[in-house]
Amino acid sequence: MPTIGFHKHDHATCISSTLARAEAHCTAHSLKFTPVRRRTLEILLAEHRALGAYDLLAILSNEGLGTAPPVAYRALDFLTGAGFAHKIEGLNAYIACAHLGEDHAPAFLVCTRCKTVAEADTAADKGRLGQAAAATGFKIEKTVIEAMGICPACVEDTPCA
Amino acid sequence: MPTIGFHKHDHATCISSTLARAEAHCTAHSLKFTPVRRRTLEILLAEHRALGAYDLLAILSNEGLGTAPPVAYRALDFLTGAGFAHKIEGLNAYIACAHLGEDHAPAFLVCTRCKTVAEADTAADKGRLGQAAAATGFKIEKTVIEAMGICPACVEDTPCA
DNA sequence: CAATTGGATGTTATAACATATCAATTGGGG
DNA sequence: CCCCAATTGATATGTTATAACATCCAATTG
Repeated sequence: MPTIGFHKHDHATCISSTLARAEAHCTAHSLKFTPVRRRTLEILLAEHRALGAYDLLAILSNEGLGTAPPVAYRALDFLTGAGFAHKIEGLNAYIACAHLGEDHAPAFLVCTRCKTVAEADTAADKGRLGQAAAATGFKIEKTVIEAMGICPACVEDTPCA
Repeated sequence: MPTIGFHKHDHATCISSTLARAEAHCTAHSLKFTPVRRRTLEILLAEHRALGAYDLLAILSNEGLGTAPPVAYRALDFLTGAGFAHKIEGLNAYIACAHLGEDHAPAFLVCTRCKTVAEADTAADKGRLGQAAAATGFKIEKTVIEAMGICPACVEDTPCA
């Protein structure tokens, strides 16, 4: 059952519990959850929408955590590598993982207006792509599955859609 | 049944027939199939793999068809808008459509090594994304479905995978 | 045949996204 | 304590994409 996130929830709790899980994961796997990395994830969790690397960098920079692009990209590389965040290819932007800890092949509903993103799990078989790949001997390393569109809130706010 | 394209075929015929169909489509819809647009599609068809906008621009430039980035991006906008080409978001690159004329929601198997791309049609229901969208009131405008990996040919060529 | 008009192009500049490189630092294991 | 490896800091550059504005050209129409 896909878990969809266009609804209200207890944000402060969701942030702190996810950070705690991330911390635990790092401890368990001997990964370093450094201040920049931690803060980057915290920002993504707080925003709860896709942010560009330079948007993140601007925030980190304000807080004295680094000014040059590699700061943001290194943090994002770490977070995506650890499975704490995902890149939305259709936006060249990044979002906190909504299923931290579960090994998953994510799929997204992306609102192009407000950049809110809902994350769903894809089926284990990867659907038709998986069938097609199996039929031809193609070896899938990663899937990019994104639906770009307008979220319920933005649909209502649109004057003359 | 998905149509998968990691096999040999009569390339010259495939190019010319696709160009002819594109031309017919433009005539029917009062679109202008100008030299730059035509040549851009021809290049994509001939390469039969994903090309970056600046790769295309280099070729067009050599042929006196324009030197500035907008030349390539305008041609690509036209081709993607008309359904003659698709953007592969995972590569920031572009490919000729393999199902020109059929209204379709494409899915791709993308070889990250040789940039060869196989195009399959997605199911009409758009799978779990469609279900998720329907459940929440999300309005899908476009889907991005890409499997990044290694194609059969490159798997074999890999020395020590 | 002008005049109009709307899409297509030409051109310059810049915005936005991402990585290479190398030196300096830090923190844990031998 | 020293070494190794990972992280950070800093500068520069590479890559992808669009904004803005001028101009051209071909089809319509008066």
